[in-house]
Amino acid sequence: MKTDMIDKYSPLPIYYQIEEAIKGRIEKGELLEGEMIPSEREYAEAYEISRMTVRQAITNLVNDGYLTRRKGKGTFVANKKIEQKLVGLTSFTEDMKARGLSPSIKLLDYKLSEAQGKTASGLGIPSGATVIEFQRVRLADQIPMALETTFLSADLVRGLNEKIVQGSLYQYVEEELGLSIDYATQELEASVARETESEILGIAKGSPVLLIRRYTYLTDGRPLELVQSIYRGDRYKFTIDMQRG
Amino acid sequence: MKTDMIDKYSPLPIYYQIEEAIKGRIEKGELLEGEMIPSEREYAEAYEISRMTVRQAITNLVNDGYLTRRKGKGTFVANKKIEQKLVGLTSFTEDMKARGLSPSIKLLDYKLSEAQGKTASGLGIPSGATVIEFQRVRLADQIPMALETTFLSADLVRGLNEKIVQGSLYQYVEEELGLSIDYATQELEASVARETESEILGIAKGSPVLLIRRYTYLTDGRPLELVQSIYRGDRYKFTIDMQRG
DNA sequence: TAGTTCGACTGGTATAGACAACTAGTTATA
DNA sequence: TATAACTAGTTGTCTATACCAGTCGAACTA
Repeated sequence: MKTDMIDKYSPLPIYYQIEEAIKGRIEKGELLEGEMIPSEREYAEAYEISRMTVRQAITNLVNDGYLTRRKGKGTFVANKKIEQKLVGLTSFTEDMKARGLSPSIKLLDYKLSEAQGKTASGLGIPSGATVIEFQRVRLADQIPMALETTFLSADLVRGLNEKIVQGSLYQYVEEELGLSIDYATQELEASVARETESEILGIAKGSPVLLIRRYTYLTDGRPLELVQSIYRGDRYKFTIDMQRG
Repeated sequence: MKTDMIDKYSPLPIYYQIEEAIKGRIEKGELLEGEMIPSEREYAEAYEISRMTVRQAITNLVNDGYLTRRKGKGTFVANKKIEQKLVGLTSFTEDMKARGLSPSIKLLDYKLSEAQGKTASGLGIPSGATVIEFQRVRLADQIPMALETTFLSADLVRGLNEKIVQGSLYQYVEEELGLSIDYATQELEASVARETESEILGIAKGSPVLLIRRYTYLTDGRPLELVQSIYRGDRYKFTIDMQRG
């Protein structure tokens, strides 16, 4: 009797039994990272159940981050996490280098827009004021790791343009504008990838992601920027070191 | 023409159109927190589509944290987040009080077990060594907020028992055992609620959660405890304040 | 009155099948 | 040879239906 046999008359749902069977094979190392698992139709036939039931099991495992689906190709075992330290104002670039990965960044979008709601209040400007907004993807070894959207008050960083953003923003702010960066606050929450994010990051819609909002402030207390980052939950964890206060 | 009308011949999937329609009604405030939304059968009839298609839309919104389902009762608009500060070694209790909520804690389980893998290496003890393991639920105003599992090396905290755990563990460690707590490291990652966790926390299986592992160390460098917490993603976000290094 | 049963509602599980959309390799064609 | 068409595989979307399992209140019963 095979241990991963399913029992149609068990009180446990069939889709759940299949979930556990697949999860077990992954944890036992029978299915390796990146490997393609049997197709939905194959499972349906093998266990003599409906393909929709198999889909339910696989959908759950995709949502749990165990598997990823690729239309027309198949379903694959997902990657494990790598770790990112979050101590002080560390940068993605430094973190990736310390890990032996080659970091890069790609500007997706740069535009002027009107501040609204959270963005306006976060930057301490009236709703409707002009903000500079740009979106970047951070990559490590060419693999997309995070999607970053930055908002800056256009009034505060006059003269900023697309080229500068692709260079060193903080250097420009401190040396050219004579502003002094003081501290930052980060908000961290667990979320799930939405449509656009999942496409850009190459993960499944609904995958767990870390949503981080960073507010950076100047020494005079004025907010400088608001950065919202979406980090892939399948690739990252953050660590925080704390001394007892 | 109603704006939330769905179009069967649109290139966008029907389930997606329904998702957006429901999400829109929530964001516009037409559906309030905790309110019950129309039943799956009602949607199916209203839009003249299959109930399974409606289910697919609602399942996605449940996974995205917009809705929660209760068998036999209905589907409800989920709650928004509240915020938790994570500065230094803050405690859940203090955080909740500062927020005007009444914190409490419930011991679910207390037992001796054998350290394995991550637990053993995290506590710096050999695999198979005895550890004290206990599980607690943290509540705010009687609502379960987090599930905490703690591991302590049995060798290090001799004399510890269930009663002490329900009192002040750190006080016992420092005053009775003469050990001095130094610092802690936290790992934070986005995940999804598994079966047991979702039941205890009263959230849907697959909901986003924050998984936090805290390693506490003594001044002599020995690891004292390993605490794994699962925080509800629908109720929490964490904030980290950082001074520039 | 107190307790039980029943019915009508809710979401949960499962079926069998259909067609669309996408991928990749093979085969036929200009 | 290069291109186009075909084919067999994959996941994606959707249908129409069936029955199970909780919930809750109304109607019935002791």
